[in-house]
Amino acid sequence: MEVDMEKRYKEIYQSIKNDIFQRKYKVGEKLPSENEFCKLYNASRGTIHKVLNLLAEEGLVNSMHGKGVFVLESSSIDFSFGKLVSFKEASESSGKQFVTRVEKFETITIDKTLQEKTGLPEGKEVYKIYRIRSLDGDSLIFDINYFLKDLITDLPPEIAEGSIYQYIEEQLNLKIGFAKRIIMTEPATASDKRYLDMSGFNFVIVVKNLVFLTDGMQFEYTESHHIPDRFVFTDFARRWL
Amino acid sequence: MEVDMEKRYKEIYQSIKNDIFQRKYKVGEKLPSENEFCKLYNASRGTIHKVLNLLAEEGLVNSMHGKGVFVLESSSIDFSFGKLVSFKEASESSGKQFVTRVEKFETITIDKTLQEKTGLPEGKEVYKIYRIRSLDGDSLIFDINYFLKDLITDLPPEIAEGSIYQYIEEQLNLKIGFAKRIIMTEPATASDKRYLDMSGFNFVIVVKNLVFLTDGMQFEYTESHHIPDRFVFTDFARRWL
DNA sequence: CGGCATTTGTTCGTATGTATC
DNA sequence: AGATACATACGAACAAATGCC
Repeated sequence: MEVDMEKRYKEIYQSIKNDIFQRKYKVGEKLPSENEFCKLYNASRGTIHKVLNLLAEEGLVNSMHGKGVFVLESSSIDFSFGKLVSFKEASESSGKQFVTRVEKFETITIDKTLQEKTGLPEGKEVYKIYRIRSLDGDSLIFDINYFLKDLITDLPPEIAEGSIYQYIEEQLNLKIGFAKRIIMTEPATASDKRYLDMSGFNFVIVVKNLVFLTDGMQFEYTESHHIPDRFVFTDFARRWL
Repeated sequence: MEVDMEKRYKEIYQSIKNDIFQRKYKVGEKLPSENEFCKLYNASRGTIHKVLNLLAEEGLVNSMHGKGVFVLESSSIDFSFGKLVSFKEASESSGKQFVTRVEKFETITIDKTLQEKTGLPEGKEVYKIYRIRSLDGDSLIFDINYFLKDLITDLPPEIAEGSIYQYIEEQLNLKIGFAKRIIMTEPATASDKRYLDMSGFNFVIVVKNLVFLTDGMQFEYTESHHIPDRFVFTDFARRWL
């Protein structure tokens, strides 16, 4: 019923985040104190504290005991890819235009070998999709997706050209919980050489993603093959013992 | 005064984390409810909730609204390198023996070019250190460190063979706040070819680390050059809008 | 189907501790 | 010493999802 019944702390989080991006709070500046935010948003200090912690984990601000909370630099520019975002979201937020071409869209069954490789349950049917991502005419990324048909039912092939995640969340109303990611290098396969502009390279950067719903069920395994030249991964980490 | 006055939530966090690694709470099992943990640790629900959230962010557990909190698999095996841990910590937790060889230890001044490359302030003096990390006799990683002399005072060269971070935290009593990390590939330099067993590869995986103290001052820039073959980076991400 | 207990998620108010100025 | 600001902790209440009867 209440569709836009948003949690208070999420509203405040978005609001402050927005103000940082809009340079209302400038880099290096001190944010209003927690107590001032309480009045501003008519919320308790606990809620404000929680919000500021979220912003700190994300690398947007740095809070200093006894002094205040300060805006960190470069928060807007380097799109934080260290989070779990889909390719489309990442490219949009960085303002660049990616083009997606679907090269394969078929249904296969997970056998023993694929089970070990993907983590998906043996015997289950999956969509296997090949997609090539291009930027300014250069084919940069070759994606191999496996989606469990049990969970991602009736995936229309034309969706694959857009955001499959948007379809999963908005149409199927499934909630993505967490993902494990592994980054490594592998020798370029015949497919890599066919689909990507390898220009001399004989290996690719492979990003393997195992994605799970909130109930802990894995619904996806994806390998993104990147041309070494153009691969960049950025991350923000906060130490904590 | 009170040296070992530990925060309650950190104690509980370590305790539960330990119990998970010790398999007291097994993979797939439901943890005691928050209210049960309250009695177990004589703490409030807020504190317990906070601890469980930390464990969830780390990828050790998955909490499900209305059902409980469940232990995720592979929590112990894959040493989570997605966090900000030093090389020594990571290798120790994975049970393998790394050997560090110091190839260079000198003091230089940050010029304009280095300032742009490292983010460290122009005109300041830094320790520049070359270190080669070997595992089972294979030279796998070539580290180039820059430490601000203003902050990391009197770094003894022999420390470089061990953990510089331990020295920074325990001897200098400085607190590390956060780090920005960038992973990319670059052509192998002459130094790379000299120090690493490149066996045919003509490029390296470069992990660039910019590390800051809690007060937001950057004190380090480090480039880790990895042999493509042996590079693996693992990560855990939780979706959150 | 409804009702009820259990469990996690969110929020508030309050108090105390600790760091900074 | 006092004021300000963030960090931790407790207790209470209600919301929301789940599961059982």
